Amino acid sequence: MEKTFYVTTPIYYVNDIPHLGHAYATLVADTLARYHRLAGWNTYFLTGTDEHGEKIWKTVQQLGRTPKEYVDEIAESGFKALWQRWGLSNNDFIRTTEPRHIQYVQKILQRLYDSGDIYFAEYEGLYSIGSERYVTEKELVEGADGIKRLPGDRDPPELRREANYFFKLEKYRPWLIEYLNEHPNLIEPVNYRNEVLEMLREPIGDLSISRPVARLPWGIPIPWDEGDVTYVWFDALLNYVSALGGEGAEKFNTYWHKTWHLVGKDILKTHSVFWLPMLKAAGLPLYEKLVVHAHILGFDGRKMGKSLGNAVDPIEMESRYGIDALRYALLRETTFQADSAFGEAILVNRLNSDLANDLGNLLSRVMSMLEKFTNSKIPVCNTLEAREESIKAAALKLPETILDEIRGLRFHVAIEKIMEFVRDLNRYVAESKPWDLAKLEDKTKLHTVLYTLVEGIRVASVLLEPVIPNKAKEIRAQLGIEGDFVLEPAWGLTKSGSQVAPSTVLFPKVDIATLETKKESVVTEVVSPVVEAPVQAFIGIEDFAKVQLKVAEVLSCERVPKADKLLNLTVAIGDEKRTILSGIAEYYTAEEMVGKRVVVVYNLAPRKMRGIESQGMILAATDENGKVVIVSPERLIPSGVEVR
RNA sequence: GGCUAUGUAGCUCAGCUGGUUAGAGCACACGACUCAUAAUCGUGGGGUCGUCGGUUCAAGUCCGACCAUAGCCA
Repeated sequence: MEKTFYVTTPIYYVNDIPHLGHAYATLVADTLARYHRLAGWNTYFLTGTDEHGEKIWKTVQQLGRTPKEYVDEIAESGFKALWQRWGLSNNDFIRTTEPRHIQYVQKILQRLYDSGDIYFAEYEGLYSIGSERYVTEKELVEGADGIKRLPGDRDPPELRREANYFFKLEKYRPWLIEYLNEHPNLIEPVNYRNEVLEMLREPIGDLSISRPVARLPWGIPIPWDEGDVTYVWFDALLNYVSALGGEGAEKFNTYWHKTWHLVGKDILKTHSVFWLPMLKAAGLPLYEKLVVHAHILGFDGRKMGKSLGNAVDPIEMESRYGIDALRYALLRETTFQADSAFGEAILVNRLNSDLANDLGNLLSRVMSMLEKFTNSKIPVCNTLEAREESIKAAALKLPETILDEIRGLRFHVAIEKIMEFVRDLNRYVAESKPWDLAKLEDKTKLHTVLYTLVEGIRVASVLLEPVIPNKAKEIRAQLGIEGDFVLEPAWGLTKSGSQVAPSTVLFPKVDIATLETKKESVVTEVVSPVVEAPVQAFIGIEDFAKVQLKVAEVLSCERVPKADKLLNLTVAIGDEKRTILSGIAEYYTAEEMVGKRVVVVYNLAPRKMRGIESQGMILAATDENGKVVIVSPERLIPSGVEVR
């Protein structure tokens, strides 16, 4: 029996350009798909865009554009292009405005209408356009302007009285509760399953599934009634099936019963309470699993927000550090059960310590030894002793362990277990000292050690391939190992005698100092009154009072060796002398800094950079060309005085 | 207010069905090595496993109460 796997991401609403939430879900799904493919499963991976609904209609009205050209742009050059640029492995990309989807939605609507699960009724209530649903009075919160609206919405809900078609959702509630109880693993992690059961304890009502064309012309027409279009959620959920061609299609028969839907916790309800009864009513088999992930928070552990300045732009991260590092850091740092913090510093830490120091450097040192000791040829492997056997045993056991962890949604644990293996290879180098073995007349042990290292790295590259697909291949390319591998217990697949490629740095380390520079300029923007901030979060005077600013005089200054941006300044603050590092070497020479009066953050926590402790920070602004300019007192005043 | 999840070293987390002195990574200190991307390897400091009580020969691991945090619901 062939193992099959079908994984979907949510289809993304085209009212927004791709952000970290989209990127995360898609990268997780991609990794899940890649692990299954690598393990030999017949795998299908779907993503796409959700393009109907009132919010889009309103947006295009405001922009004066046609909905078609607007959704085309965001779907094609926004989402689809980004996933392509990142080399994601999706087998298909569905758009809900495609004929194949529209036809399928209409087919299902007609089926439910014919079977009596859809009826027509009048309804009055408060409708939120922002959330595309009716809301209750209790959900509303009064804003600063005294107007009540749904939290997160810009506009208050409208009172609407209209006739809609309804899906008999409530009738399926007892069945759904029973089904969830019979299938404890249907929704994972468990806390989300419990949440759904909680929702089902009280009546859920029927689901409005249409809107009058008169008000909303942008949607899939109800097949039997020209006066209405389909409610966007009802339309959108069906993408998972329509993309497979619907019942009877080959892809549907192959994949549908092995479906894993990956969704964020914010859309848990639609994918459980709505979607399961819809499938049941349509006579379709239910999905195998609903995988619910938590959200990613800013680096400070707070919800990401533009006004908080802690939002992380995935496109920027990718362009700065590469897709493999972004994937690795995201998957290593997040858990599904609870929200996780993420940011540039976290990414760089992982990149430097795990990818550069542990993995990249391991490859680098082994490559170098091959060049020096074996003429860049993979040596023959002789008798394995206990130490080599232990490495081999770990390599043989890992594939199964890792696939288990991945299917159990413990990405961070899986990655850590692979890195444990990588670290053991580094330990093995230190223990076996190939540079000493190379001095011996008899090279058999040297060859065995080097072969074991190469083969160990090969195994690690396979285990990590779904996480860092490009770099995994690059590792093997450098070692001269050709061909594709399968996630299975295997040892000794590297061919002896083959030639190794020239060595290049796999993951260049990122200089923390360059990061510090950026942080400084960020802080500068908050302090400087020159910067106009469109969405500025205000702080009270008591917050500002926490920052102690003082005038300092630069006594001496020198460049920090091996850092192209850092200056090491000794400053006088009154009678006190301090050492401060500043990332301004590209804009100021050490000589010209001496004697300058500058403003320093006096009570900033000390921080070590390049082995030197920096006891404060010099304020500077960045001009329109990105040039850094020091902030100085307007006329000469003694050092040590406080800046207020 | 109700429900659920979480609460283990400074930080991020692992500890399956209860069983010897509670682990890893990062950070920190010291030492070793030179093949390597100032990388690596070793050693060390640091934890009343949220609190209290219970079951048991034995509990981080089971039960109860409480506290804290988060989410969902109202």
